[in-house]
Amino acid sequence: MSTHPEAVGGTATSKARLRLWLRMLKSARGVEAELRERLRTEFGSTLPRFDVMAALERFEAGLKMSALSGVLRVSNGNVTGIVDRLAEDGLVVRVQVPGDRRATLVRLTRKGHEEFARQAAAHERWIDELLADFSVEDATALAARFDEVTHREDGA
Amino acid sequence: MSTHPEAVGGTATSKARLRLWLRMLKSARGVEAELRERLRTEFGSTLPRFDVMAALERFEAGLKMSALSGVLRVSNGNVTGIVDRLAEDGLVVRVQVPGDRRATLVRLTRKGHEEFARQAAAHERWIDELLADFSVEDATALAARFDEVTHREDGA
DNA sequence: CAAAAATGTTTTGAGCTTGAAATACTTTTG
DNA sequence: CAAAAGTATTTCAAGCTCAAAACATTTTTG
Repeated sequence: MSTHPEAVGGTATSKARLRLWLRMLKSARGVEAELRERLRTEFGSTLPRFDVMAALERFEAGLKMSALSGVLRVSNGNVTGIVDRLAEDGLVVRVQVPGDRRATLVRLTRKGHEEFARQAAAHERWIDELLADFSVEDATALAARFDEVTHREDGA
Repeated sequence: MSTHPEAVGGTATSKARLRLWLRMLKSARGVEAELRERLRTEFGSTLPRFDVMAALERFEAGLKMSALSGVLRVSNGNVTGIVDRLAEDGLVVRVQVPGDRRATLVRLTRKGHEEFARQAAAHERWIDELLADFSVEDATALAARFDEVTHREDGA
């Protein structure tokens, strides 16, 4: 028991960081909720589906399920269901990997490419609108800042 | 069809904002995943439960279900299940609102207060650690920045 | 005051998420 | 080469999430 204000509830520094975190979380959740809503109403899709398609767009040659879950940083079992549903809609295909009967490669179909292109363009416009408060300079500087944090957290 | 690089895939500005968003999302998700993991292993709890308890701690007099879902910005039905489980564990109670048989007030029990105090202290230490890259000045400035964004999104 | 509108909550159905267990196949090793 | 270890994926159970529908109760209004 000291007479310092930091004695209960952490230091002044930890308080400032906590405030930052709460604001950051609120912002991120707000933007995310808006994206989710627009994907739902305008494309009948979801953020996880969009994320999977974005990853597959980047890796034209296709990705193994495990690689996909690695890139997206979500659990293995999670990806199974999302890919199942994308496959039902004809947006992705599972291809057997020759020489390893355990693995399958997931790839965007032509329909998947086309659909993703439409969604990605809209997605970029939405972000431009939602983050309109940030100038190019601010955005660039801030992005660099976050990179540090990310690299700190995990061994990325 | 112009010869400008912006013709396909948005403007330079929208690209910078998109990059910012992707970094921001990655950081927030990284911190969130770490918090979730620690709440799970060290307290056998979850982030949504922590959020509900934090809201109830702030409103000592208790909150109606609808107020709770308003404060937390999650759907009504969502809160029902979380409160159900917190009640099973004896951390919150539902109290009938006199004069309105539709509504119930949710309040932390003494056990709930004590448990939340322990978790909140740990939570603050974790954030201090995870956001150690940000000085107090940076954190404060950045928090203010995010406030703008948040106020822009919704009419908060 | 009875019908209609509004308010407060829970239920429902579909999808996302995790960690852990189960399955299936491949590679290593004794 | 068979057992053991390792790798790739799916299944499972529990919980979170939403929007929409269902219920219950209160308030408003014709």
